[in-house]
Amino acid sequence: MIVDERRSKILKIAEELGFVSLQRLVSELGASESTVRRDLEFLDSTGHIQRTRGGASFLGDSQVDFDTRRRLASSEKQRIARRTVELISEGETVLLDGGTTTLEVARYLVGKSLQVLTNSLPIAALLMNRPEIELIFIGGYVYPRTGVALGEQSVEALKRLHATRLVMSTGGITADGLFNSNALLVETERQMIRAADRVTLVADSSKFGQRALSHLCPLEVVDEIVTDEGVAEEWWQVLERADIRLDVAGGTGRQG
Amino acid sequence: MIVDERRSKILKIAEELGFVSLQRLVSELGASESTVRRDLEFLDSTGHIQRTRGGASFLGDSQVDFDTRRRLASSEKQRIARRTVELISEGETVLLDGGTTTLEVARYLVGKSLQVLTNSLPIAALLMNRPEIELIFIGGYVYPRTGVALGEQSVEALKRLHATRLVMSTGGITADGLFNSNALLVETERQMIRAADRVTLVADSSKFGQRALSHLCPLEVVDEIVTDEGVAEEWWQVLERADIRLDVAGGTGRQG
DNA sequence: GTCAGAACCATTCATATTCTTTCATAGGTT
DNA sequence: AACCTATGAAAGAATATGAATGGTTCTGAC
Repeated sequence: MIVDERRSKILKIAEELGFVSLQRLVSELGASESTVRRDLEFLDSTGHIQRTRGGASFLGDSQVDFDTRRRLASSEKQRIARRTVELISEGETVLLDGGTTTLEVARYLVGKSLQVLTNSLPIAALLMNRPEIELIFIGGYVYPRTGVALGEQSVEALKRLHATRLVMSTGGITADGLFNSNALLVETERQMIRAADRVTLVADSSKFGQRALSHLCPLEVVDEIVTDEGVAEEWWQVLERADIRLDVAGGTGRQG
Repeated sequence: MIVDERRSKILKIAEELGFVSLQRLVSELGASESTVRRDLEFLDSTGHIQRTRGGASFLGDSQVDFDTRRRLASSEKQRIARRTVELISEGETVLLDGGTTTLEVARYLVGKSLQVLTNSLPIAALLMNRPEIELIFIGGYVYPRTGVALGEQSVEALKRLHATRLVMSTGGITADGLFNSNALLVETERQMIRAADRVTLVADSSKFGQRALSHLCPLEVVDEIVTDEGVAEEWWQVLERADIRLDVAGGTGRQG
């Protein structure tokens, strides 16, 4: 049997049962223990499953697109995304920044009547065919790998747009403000902030205390942060001083 | 068996099954392993399929518009696209219009060092990760289904850009000029024409004599038309009067 | 606690499969 | 003729596989 086909089957079984033992996979697939182990290792590294002693458990929701090998977002990111979408009302004009977390937000936007503005090619491709969403793409130089449009073109386009809310991601958060790793990106994001009434930052707890190459903006600019449960108490005060509402995306069954 | 024909068959089989093994293709097509491998390599580079060890999987990727991937490009369109790309030199700045034929052109652009400007989301998604291509997206209101950015935003963005060549599609060609079915689209295409030194029209022979809702431009604007063999002789004179070079993509599947 | 046995896992190695590269040939074009 | 492209065959490289080995973690009895 071909590698991808077998791995695909493993995912299918794992998704169905939630958890599979190694032995069961061995007998069901007709492959050796070694091979199955190697497959589990691979699928773990791509984030599709979580290896555990004696088998593996399936991660995340069911819409896994295995063929494209797109990395599955962590369950933290999914929870943050879900919570963020709850904050958005029908009819809003939402400006969506690039990034893996905002891509998850876009997934959950499906079904809501909205105007969506974005400079992210993956997000645009995702929302393109949704009749309930009016999509406006902010053009510019398309940065490889991430597929985000940046640069002067994007800044100029943003100057002529207005949104009720910006959903932004970041490379790091400190008391000094937000950071990101790319100067062009920061320039574009600054203009996004100007174009929006309200700034909602999506950031998992690992971003707190992180610093990156370029300073993006002071904390005060942000209206609310949606994050996960792992934010240390010391930050609460810092955020309160900056008048930022901290929204912790609830979640029980944490894996791993 | 003709090259194009065999590759079409591979695509057909791959689409039907989602995944095909190399061995199966070898026996089903009656070609050697080497040949099939070469075909798979080619179809991978054009973004139609994804090679994997032991075979290939069809890319029913969400990146490409649903409608366009429903009916795969006809071999006419593929030939037209291939011929068009032969006209484009390395280092050019190419402005690519939306449409199924121009999407095929984009597939064949892979591997050439170019600047590509486009307002088509499917084209951008295709070229996004190609390091040899500098991609600039022309933003605007994203028209559903086709995934093309249109409207004032796009027109304004185009005003600040310049390209050595526009590769354009059309809804119809008559002695009165070119036509397209959407007023917003026509407006954007007019600005594209202004932004480019040279206008290359890609149109299969069925477009000749067709008229559509909106008049786009007079014939004289076009510098050359790449088409297939089915263009009636009566058109030759018409095109000659408009000083348009007619480039017929050969039917044997041969390049050059 | 700690000891033995069992289950599970990482690593290594030989083998098998698949892939890439190279070369020679056939068939068509200039 | 020279030239180009497509093709198939074959050698060597790369990768996947299954079995074996030895190490680690779990379990239950003492």
